[in-house]
Amino acid sequence: MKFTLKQLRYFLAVAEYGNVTTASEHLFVSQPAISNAINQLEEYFGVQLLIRHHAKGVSLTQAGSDLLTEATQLLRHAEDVQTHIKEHSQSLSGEINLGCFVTLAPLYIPKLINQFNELYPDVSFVLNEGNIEEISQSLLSGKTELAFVYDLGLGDRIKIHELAQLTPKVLLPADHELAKKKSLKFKDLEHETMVLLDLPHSREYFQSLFDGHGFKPQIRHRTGSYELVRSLVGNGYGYSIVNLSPQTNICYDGSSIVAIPLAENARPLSLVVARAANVRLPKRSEVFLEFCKENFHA
Amino acid sequence: MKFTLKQLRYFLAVAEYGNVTTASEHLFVSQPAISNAINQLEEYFGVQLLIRHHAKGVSLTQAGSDLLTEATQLLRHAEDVQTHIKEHSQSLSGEINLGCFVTLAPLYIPKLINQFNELYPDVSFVLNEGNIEEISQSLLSGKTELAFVYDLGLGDRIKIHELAQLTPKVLLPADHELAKKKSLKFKDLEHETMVLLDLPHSREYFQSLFDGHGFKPQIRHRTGSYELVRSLVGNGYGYSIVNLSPQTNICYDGSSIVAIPLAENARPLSLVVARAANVRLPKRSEVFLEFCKENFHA
DNA sequence: AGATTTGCATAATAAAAACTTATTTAAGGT
DNA sequence: ACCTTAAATAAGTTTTTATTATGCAAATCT
Repeated sequence: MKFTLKQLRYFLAVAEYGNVTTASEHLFVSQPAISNAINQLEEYFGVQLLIRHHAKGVSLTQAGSDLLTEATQLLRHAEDVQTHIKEHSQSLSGEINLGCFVTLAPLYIPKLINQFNELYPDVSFVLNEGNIEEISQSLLSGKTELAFVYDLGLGDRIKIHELAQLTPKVLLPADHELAKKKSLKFKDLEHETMVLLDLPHSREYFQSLFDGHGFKPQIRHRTGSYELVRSLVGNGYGYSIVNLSPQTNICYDGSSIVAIPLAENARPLSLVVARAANVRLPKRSEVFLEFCKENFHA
Repeated sequence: MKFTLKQLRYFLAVAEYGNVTTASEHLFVSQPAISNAINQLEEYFGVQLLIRHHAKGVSLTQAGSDLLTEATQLLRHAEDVQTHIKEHSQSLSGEINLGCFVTLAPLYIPKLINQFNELYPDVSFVLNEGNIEEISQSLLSGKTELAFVYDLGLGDRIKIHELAQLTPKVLLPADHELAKKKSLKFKDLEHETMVLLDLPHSREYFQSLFDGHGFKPQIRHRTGSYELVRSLVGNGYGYSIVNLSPQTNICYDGSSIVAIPLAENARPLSLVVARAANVRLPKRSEVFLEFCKENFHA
């Protein structure tokens, strides 16, 4: 048997009032409840804690006043744990572990968390980039609480909040003959080669676009790197289809590209904030989620 | 409602094994017992602590790993309290609060506690001198655990262990004409004046000596100070009756006195170690009490 | 000194909490 | 799809804790 915090609370009250009955009244319990608790402490520690003066309350033995000191500290520690945990989850401070789909990260995250930090400067972010599979895992395992990701194959254990719908665009070298057109049809691309952004789920999404219009692309290169896709296109390896358009048309290697909307009514991709369905969010994450819903602009 | 240490212990085990069932087996309780405890913690803190992966155990949320840290510390603190209290009362170290009748203190205490400290160097003493009334109160209130005192009017709530019987002696100036005798009768003192050691209970004791032999002393001075009695006698103010005889015949003021046994069969005083009947002694005090019984020589 | 009051202990009982077994439900693996 | 793993839930039991009523020792009052 071990002692309990409640027993110590009872003992402290008795020590404070020097009187079991008075202590019991202050604690709103019966007098024998206190007597019992203290007997248990005495038995447990193998020490006499109180001297009972029949008509004049009780006083502490040496061991009793030792325990008084120790118990006071322990109970304060317990209080600290309580407030620490409660505050830490209820307060608008601490870290938010944020997942982010690789291609989305640089485009939206910096601005968004900067704006958020203007309102809540004590919240900091830990960013975890990854593909949809990895992000999904991180959410389910609790490694991240929220994630920016496309709504592609996330499964029903992940809840989503849509921020924007991103329509697919054709990426072409700036000097390509089709680059001047306002919009493009799949038919226009029939004889061109393609560079495919080859990531889990993205893959299948692009395929579904082509299938929906009976189009068969001539895929020349595949890569999982969004920036490499842009550079390949910029260097004339063909066109590509993407849903994101950075603010610049210059690729890392200096080549230029353009993004032209598809004339066809192609299924857009949903950009969402995702969270695990079975995880209750701490306050800061809840607030951040609301902030994203209200303040996100694609 | 507040959290309990047991709940934290359960939580710690779950965090350690990442698995409620495994934790329950290590703790020798059923799986629902653990589940329950953790639900209670979650409800109490208003935070989700675990993410349940139905067929793959559990993992900690951010708040969960916060609590892991805090709970570990708190439980260690609780362990410390336990060992501290237990050791402190069971071990042969710490302080003994020792009461001592004023006149006895300088004569016996220093030697005794020195000898005791040779065996148990980690025990220290806090000495409380006082008259019998005060010593009795200190024992009953728990201020002192043991006391050196005469067995005079201690009452039945104090238990005693006799160390020695001290027979009364006549104190005379060294140059007094009676000072050369081997022993004295009350009749020899008939025409002398007396200095009375006037302390609670001592008073009544001396009176009973005189009454027992139909003797009426001519009391010239009364004082509660033993040393003053000796000096008064040394300066020729009369004789006195005492039970203690220091190793020196020189008084504080340089005058000389002698102590001569009473020829009459006078009731001796019991020098005892006293303790409150209703107080269980800590180990160190018990050992010291035994030590006194065995090693005290008057 | 006897009577009254104060205040802790004890006993019997009631209430609440904790735990157990059995069953259900949700994932994961094959 | 089916089997396995593991947590949640439900129902019932045990254990713990608390309550009321009473006893008893010491202090205080008359």
